[in-house]
Amino acid sequence: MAPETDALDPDEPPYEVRPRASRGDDVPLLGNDELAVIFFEIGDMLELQGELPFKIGAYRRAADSIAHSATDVAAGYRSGAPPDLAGVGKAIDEKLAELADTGRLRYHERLRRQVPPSLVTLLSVPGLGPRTAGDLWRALGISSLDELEAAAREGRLRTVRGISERTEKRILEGLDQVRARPAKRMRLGEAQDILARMSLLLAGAPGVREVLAAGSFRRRKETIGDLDVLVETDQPAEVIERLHASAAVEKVGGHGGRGGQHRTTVQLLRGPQLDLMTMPVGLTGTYLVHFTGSAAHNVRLRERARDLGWSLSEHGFVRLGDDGEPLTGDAAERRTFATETEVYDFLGLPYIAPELREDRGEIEAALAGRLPSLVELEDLQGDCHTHSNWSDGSKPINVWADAARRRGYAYQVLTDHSVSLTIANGLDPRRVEQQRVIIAELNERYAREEAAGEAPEGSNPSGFRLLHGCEMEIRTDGRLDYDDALLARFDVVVASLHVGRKQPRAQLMARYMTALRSPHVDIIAHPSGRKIGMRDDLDLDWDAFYRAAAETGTLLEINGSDERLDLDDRRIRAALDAGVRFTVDSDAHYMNEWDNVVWGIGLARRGWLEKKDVANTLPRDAFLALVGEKPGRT
DNA sequence: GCCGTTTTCGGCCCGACTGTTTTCAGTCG
Repeated sequence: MAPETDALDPDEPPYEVRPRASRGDDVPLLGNDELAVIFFEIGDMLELQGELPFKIGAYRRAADSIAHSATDVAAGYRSGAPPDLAGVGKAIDEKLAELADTGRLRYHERLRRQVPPSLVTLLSVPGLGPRTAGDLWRALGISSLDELEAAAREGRLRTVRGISERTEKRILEGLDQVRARPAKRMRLGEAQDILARMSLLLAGAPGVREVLAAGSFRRRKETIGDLDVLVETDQPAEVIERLHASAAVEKVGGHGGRGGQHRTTVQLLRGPQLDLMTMPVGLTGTYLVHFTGSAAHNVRLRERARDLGWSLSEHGFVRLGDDGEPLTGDAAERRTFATETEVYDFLGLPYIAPELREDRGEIEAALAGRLPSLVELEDLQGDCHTHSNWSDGSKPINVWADAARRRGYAYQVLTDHSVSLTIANGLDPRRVEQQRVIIAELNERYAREEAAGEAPEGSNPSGFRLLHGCEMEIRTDGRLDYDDALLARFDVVVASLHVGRKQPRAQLMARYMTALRSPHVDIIAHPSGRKIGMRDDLDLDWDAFYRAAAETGTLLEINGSDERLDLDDRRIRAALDAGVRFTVDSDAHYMNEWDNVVWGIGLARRGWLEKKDVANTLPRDAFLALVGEKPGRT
């Protein structure tokens, strides 16, 4: 089985060329995710073919750009107004046009005939890269993990040039690793718990000044793969020794090898991989930038450093000569910094927050002086989505309210479930009225205590009030769960959709439109309805949804539960462009879920939101005025 | 394949580690 590396394939079927922009025909529009998968796969297959690294990188950059586009790329092409995407030039532009017109890509199909798609799975074996995988396929016809294992056990791999008996054994170990640990990414909360434990452990080593979490956790990505930890110390060996000796560590090193002097990788027992780096005291700046990433952001920074005559790495800046090589001897020059702010300043840039470091326009915005002034956790004045034990929460109303008050909030909205959500003990109108009485009594007590100067320490200077809300179900038939008269009596109405999630798009949109157009609905909670890794998004016409939210002045929630994180960062940016405002909420059912707002704020920042974009940063009176007046609603 | 107040051609980010190819390529982050 001789692989073809030539561009031309005699077996290629005849191809029907359609006219461009053949609107209205039956070719389904591919979503951004589907388009991105195609271009990522092209990158993988070109890599396995040994193509030029820059060509491979170009396809991957374009794929990333498409995946994170705020607008529907294929729809743009079909309507004759393709979006301007970074990393998309003439060749990829033509391929996108073909995909939009025909739903297919001849180039992609040809590659799939040349390189079996299953070959890509070989790259999941640690230590097995594209070069070796390609060699194995060309020499032995291996294109799957099973075939790889069989060949390794029979000792056939070592017949390939560059593969020793030892490497063969290492590949078998790698296969065990792949099978034992299916790639599962952690939720932010899980990552935080592990990081807290490991930080405590490492901080106990002699000479440690500081332990910092970097990587995707610091950027607040929605799920975390490996953990990255930076330790500032003048005794690096002690730190690494302490980690290796820990009972929490299952295995040291990538392939049972040894740790280096300044970095090590360990597999945690029943946990993720942890990468530890030590850094000299006082040089945090470039180290933290480097290990926070993202890789794409770092590439942009290093390019910029190069333009300015410096080479940038985690160790600092090194002056380059006219030949582009670092200066040596007496001319050698090195710059290091204690803080990230100084690093960015040296590059002629304002400080860029970790949540923005994805190479999605932040460098350009920084250069143009148009970086957003991101919303902060401390800006939140209240939480608009919490549950008491009247529905499916864990604590009585007064316990929640007192805790919110001690937390320093100016308000909390109590949003127990509505009547039709019986599984969550939803409230009928009679119980709603009973809640109202309890809330009124609580607020009277708060007012009395505030007047007497007896508010607890840490209370908001403007006082605290519990607001009466509900999480109202949008029923499968599109009706709202309470009538208008009852809805009108709530301070805040949060609407959401938990049942009938599999309905067709038109029906789901009709249900949401009813809620958006209601004069009483203030917020749509967790709009996509996803649960990460468990439950897919609702099938919505998102652009129409954002437009309707903006037109009706309905707020969209950023749900901070680390299994929801809904809206996600990409949708936040798209909705922001459409003129939407947001709330950041905890959706807390248990007391320890208050802090979900930390993830919610991280997500809002990843969506480039400023304080003014988030309604529950408003003081209580202004917030009530906003949800009370309902501009633009019919 | 992309891209351009140094360029429409010739560049395109950096370092550590590993194994085996006795001088470096592949892999990884």
